[in-house]
Amino acid sequence: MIKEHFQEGGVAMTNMCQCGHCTHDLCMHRVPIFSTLNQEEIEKIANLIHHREYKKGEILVSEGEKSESIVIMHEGSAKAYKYTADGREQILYIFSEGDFFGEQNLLSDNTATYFVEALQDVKTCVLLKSQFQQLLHQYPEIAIKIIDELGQRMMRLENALQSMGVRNVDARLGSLLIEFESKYGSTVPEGILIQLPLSREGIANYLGIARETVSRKLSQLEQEGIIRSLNNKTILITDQSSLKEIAGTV
Amino acid sequence: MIKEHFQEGGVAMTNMCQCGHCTHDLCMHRVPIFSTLNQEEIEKIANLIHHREYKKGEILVSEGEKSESIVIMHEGSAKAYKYTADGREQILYIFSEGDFFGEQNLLSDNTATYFVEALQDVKTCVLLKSQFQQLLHQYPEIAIKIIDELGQRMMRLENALQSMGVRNVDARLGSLLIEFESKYGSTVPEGILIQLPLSREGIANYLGIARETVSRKLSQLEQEGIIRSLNNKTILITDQSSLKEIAGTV
DNA sequence: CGGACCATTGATAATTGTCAAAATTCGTGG
DNA sequence: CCACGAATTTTGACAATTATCAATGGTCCG
Repeated sequence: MIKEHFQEGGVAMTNMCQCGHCTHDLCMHRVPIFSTLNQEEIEKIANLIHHREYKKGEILVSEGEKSESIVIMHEGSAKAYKYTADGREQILYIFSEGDFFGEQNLLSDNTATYFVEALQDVKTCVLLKSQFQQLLHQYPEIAIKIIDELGQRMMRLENALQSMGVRNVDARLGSLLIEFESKYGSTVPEGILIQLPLSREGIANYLGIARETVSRKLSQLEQEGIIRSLNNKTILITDQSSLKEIAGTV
Repeated sequence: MIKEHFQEGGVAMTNMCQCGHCTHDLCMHRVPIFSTLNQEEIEKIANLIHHREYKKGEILVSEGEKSESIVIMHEGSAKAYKYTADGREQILYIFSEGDFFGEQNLLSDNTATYFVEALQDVKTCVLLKSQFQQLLHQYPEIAIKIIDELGQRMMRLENALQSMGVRNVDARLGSLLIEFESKYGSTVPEGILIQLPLSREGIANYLGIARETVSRKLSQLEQEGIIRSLNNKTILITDQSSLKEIAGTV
């Protein structure tokens, strides 16, 4: 079930968000694209935003759906995916706190080009495209920030494409683990602990390989003493340098 | 050899470009991102632009190089690529007339993330990032255009990633041919004639497969009567619906 | 504790990569 | 315009890798 929390503008409300889900630190302050704004500007925008919550497994956006708003991830993570011609799910992105999506076709009010599904319970901040466009006219710095952010996301996509081009599957899996290290890893005495955002099948759908192959390759890495699988969603990297070598990151 | 054509601003020059390479139609008018500007604004910007020419095979940008300008393709086409961990060339984009690149890290003056090499003789229009940033502040519509343009490019990348995820190589090659149809194809009585921008090896490096496999698959398509290979760089699509079926585009 | 879901392992088939050789195409210069 | 050499492409044979199918084993949650 999806709850909505609109900001009831007006009345005796201060510009503080009263919805109980976002105090001033949340949302706006966590999103890089708003970082150049001052407090007053932030408060002005905060009034345009409303909030949504989703449970794990729920769909935030469906491909083909009319896309009228920009969605900013506030809590939890979600996967963006399309179906390939042969019916498999191809994961394109994993969105975490601070990421946003829906900015495609900012001008033409087109339809969504992929599905977005909650990997855990998720909270989002939503802003209508039309209002967002006005914002960009008002604050060109936001536009520049967005161009920058999009540039970075493109770099990630380009890297993903580069990895997909590697014929060696071991290297691709290695790269993924290294990517996850920085995003979902924490350093512990024994190595780096990764809380995987995806199941084995999810990893397979990210890399474009069969889930059995993921299992086999992870087992192999474990036998070689490079990782340790603590449970289905937790992996310990014990030999980072070997992993990097396998990934070809040198 | 690389020739440079700077616009010598000042003196008794009108705002018309005098370099002999761009009359007013060229460059500015062909680039979608400037389409919202009026003539006067366009002329103002035209003065900031300078031009470059490259011969087929020359490198426009090297990975790691400092990237201080936005490059707009004016004539010819170029491939953008990175090297994969296993040493292969992975093509990311094919830039044609009107496309631009170098917009990554508009804020942070970072280094280029891929190589760009001329596939034919190429002419470009170049604009310093710093000047470009000022432009964005002056004309927020340009920024919005760019966000839109980047959104579209991301869609292409996402589609490419989606294709790479297809395990079926036939479908991937089919998708590529269909993509080329719209960009490099012309309709003739016998079907659709495609002037390939890439060699077999180039196609292989785009799809992340071996060049021998490209040959084999194309031969197969020819035997099935779906395409006809007129020469190394020209293909005639004789049965488009079958091709779409193979590609899974239905 | 039980059941549903997820992950692993094994055996086999299909696909593609690799290496090597032959054929074709392309561009240049006579 | 033709001929030559270089570059590219095609084809063949074989090896390596991964997908697929099927069965077993584990894990998580109520």
